[in-house]
Formats: sequence, C-alpha cells, structure tokens
Amino acid sequence: MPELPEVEVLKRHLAEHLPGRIIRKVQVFHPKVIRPHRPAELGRVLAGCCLEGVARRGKYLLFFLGAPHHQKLTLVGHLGMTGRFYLADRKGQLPAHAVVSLLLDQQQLVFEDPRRFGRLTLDTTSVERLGPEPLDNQFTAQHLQKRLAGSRQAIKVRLMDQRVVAGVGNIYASEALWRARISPRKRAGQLSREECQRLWRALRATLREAIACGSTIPLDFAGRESGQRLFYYGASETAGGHYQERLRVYDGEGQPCRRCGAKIRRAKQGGRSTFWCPGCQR
DNA sequence: CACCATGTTCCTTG
DNA sequence: CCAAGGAACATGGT
Repeated sequence: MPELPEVEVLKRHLAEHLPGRIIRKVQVFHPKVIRPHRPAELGRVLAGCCLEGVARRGKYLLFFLGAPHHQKLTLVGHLGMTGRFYLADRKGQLPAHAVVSLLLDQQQLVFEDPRRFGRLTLDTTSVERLGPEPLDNQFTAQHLQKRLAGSRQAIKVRLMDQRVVAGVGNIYASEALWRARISPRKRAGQLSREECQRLWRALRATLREAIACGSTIPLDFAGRESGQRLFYYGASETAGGHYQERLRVYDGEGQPCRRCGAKIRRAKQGGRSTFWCPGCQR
C-alpha cells in the first residue's frame, strides 16, 4: 500500500543496504516501466554506477547515483499501486511479476509490479511538480492553509493533489480528515484557521504513526520461498490484523465510529472511495 | 460475470 | 481559469 509512510519505511530499509553498491547490469522485463528510456539505453547509463544514497520525495523513491564517467544522476522509482522493491540473491529465482532488476555484485535489487503502474526512470519531471513534504519542519499549518485557500475543491480531493502536499494518498487522506474531525466533502477554501491547524496536526500525526508502525503492511523479512533474509516489501499473513486495527475509517463502511459510534459512510470523490464518520466529521 | 482496488496523467465537458 | 468526470494504463481479488 504505497503512500508516503510505506515508501518512507521502504527507503529506510534500502538505505541500510544499498549505499556503496555498484550496478553491474540492468535487466528490463517490461520496457514501459522505464519509459521514456529504452532498455539498452538505461542499461548503458546505469552500468558501473554506484548507488550512493536513497531518499524519498512524496511517494517517490530517489536513488542517487555516482557515475564515474558522467554527471551524477537520480534514478526515480514509483511503486504505483502494486510495486515492490526487494533485495535478493543474484542467482535467486525472480518472481513472476519482476519488471526490472538491477544486478549488483552478489545481489540484485528487484522491482516487482504485477499491475505495472510503477516507474523506474531517470526522468525527474514528476518529482519536480510535487508540493512540500508534509513532515518537513518547513511545512507549517500556515503553509497548508495557504495551499487550501481559495479552492472550491473538496478538501479530501485537494489533499490528494500531489502539488498541494506530497505523498498523501487515498487511505491517509481519509484517515487524516477523520482525525481532524473535518468532513471530506467540505470545500478546501472554506476551512477555518482552526480547522487548518487541526488538519495539519492530524495529517502529520497520522503519517508519523504509520511510519512508526513500520507501515500499514509490514515488510516481510522472510520473503516468500527464498530462504534468503533481506526484506521484501509486501503483505504477510499476520499483517492483516495490524493493518485493520490502525485504520480508523478507511474500508470501514457500516462500522461504528470509534469516537462517536455513528456508522462510517462511504462515497466516491474524484473517482475514489472516501470513508468518513457523519457523526463527528463536519 | 461484475465490480473493486493503494496511483498518475491526459482529455473532455461544464 | 477552475472543477469534475472519465479513460487509460494492466492485473488480481472477491
């Protein structure tokens, strides 16, 4: 479930293992995922590059590459809906939905994505369009208020606009609004100063909590059948319980609100499901 | 079979 | 210009 917290957790794990590794070869199984590059081109550029660092911006992973013979590069990864990265033994069997693999010396960084909405590319234009990082110290309640002011869009839709704030997706937009006791249908520009303050606080607390819990779906260190250690970003059997417990409204249609007991409702906004409590979100 | 799904981008309509 | 809706992308789960 890759929104900001999941990508952040993944980034922290990758950052423990990748820095200093050299990319020896690139295997591309689904060329669309690396667009606008072509496989041969990407392989030529990346081969020999050192993975110097990993960062996150919104829902994007950034791999900082040191290239001995060219300028420095940033490889941008996005998990889409179903993307996963994991580090596997170089000789290990690839999963059925591997889309790209970066071969290192003893291991390989595998990008798996059944639905193939993800990206791995040197094209940074999507990242450049992003709004501020919600957990950044620079990002204040006043900053948020400014970005909502004058908008007639529903606040929930506005919150998911990556140019307004980076990294908030469908799940955490609903969760943050529940926590702030604000109706997802309220127009963004109609929020009072107090409501903006509450939303700012709620959004940051929601994201921080999710990160602290190791993301909504924990990393499965066992991998599936690999027997290799090292992480695997994906669902494990026991993950479901934690996942449900932590979400207060998302996917909880018909269940009683934990704050006021009213029945959680569901509606479409911008083509996506929104969940909220009509009792305490006004 | 129908319908749902964590995301992004482009296009059309009002 | 803004807001809303739909389609496309491609696949899997219920």
